[in-house]
Amino acid sequence: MSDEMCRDAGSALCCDPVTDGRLDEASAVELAGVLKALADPIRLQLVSIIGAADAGEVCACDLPALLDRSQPTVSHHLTQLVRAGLIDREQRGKWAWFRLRPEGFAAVRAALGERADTEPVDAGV
Amino acid sequence: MSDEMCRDAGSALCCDPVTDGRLDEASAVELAGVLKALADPIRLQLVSIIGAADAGEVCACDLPALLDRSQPTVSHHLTQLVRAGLIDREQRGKWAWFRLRPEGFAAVRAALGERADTEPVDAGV
DNA sequence: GAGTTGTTTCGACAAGGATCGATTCGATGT
DNA sequence: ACATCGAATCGATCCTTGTCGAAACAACTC
Repeated sequence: MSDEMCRDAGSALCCDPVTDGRLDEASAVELAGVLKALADPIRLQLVSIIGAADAGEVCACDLPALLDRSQPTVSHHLTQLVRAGLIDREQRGKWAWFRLRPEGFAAVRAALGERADTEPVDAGV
Repeated sequence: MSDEMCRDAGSALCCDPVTDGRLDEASAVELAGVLKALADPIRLQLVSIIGAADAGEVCACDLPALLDRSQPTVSHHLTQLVRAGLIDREQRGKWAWFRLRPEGFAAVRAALGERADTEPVDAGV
């Protein structure tokens, strides 16, 4: 799914905010899949760690210690994020490196309705 | 949580995009809770139905038929959305009416990093 | 090729969540 | 008060998911 995510105009991850018209079941399932990938404390911390990393990328080898979870568990969560199109994986020699996929996050924000419905919340940074 | 959501500056739902710095566990759990509330096809459809409704609000009595789910099931999902601060409930006479809480959605978008990291995805509408 | 190290897959278990029927609760009207 | 109708709660069931140890896989080194 990660690749053809924003190709067809019918996709829930393109262009039509959820709050703006009735969502058909297929689109709802698709968008729910991506949100489910984000809806976990460990995976949110993974995203924040990767996003805050020096070169924008992180070696998988450091993550179990940072998150206090076993290495298989961390691998499981990373796989979920890759499947959802939120991070990219690159094998470099022995190690696997991960970096964010900003398009994935932008698509989710858009689906959640990127409009001026309220006074814009300060986006930090 | 719905009420004091954006009071304290430490909250994950205020101002600091997830992708921008290491998230502490408490904030991660909090944000994950809101995302979990959204990460379900039925609840996404509920949100889209409410958002697309004429006066911006919907009577609970219509929802089981629209979603082809039992009345207790729909009630369960509505409760989840209210708890997450994404919709508001108002009892008017015999019926319960629901409307979106735009601040809730704005907070989630902000937490997901409301920046120009990529070419802005067309937000529809 | 054999050994070493980093990572994913597998198998199992526990916890969480979606669903529905039945019941209870609340509000209205007679 | 009583009957009625809409909505939430309860109890039970089934499915999904987070977790870890063990095993399998991949890449580098000697």
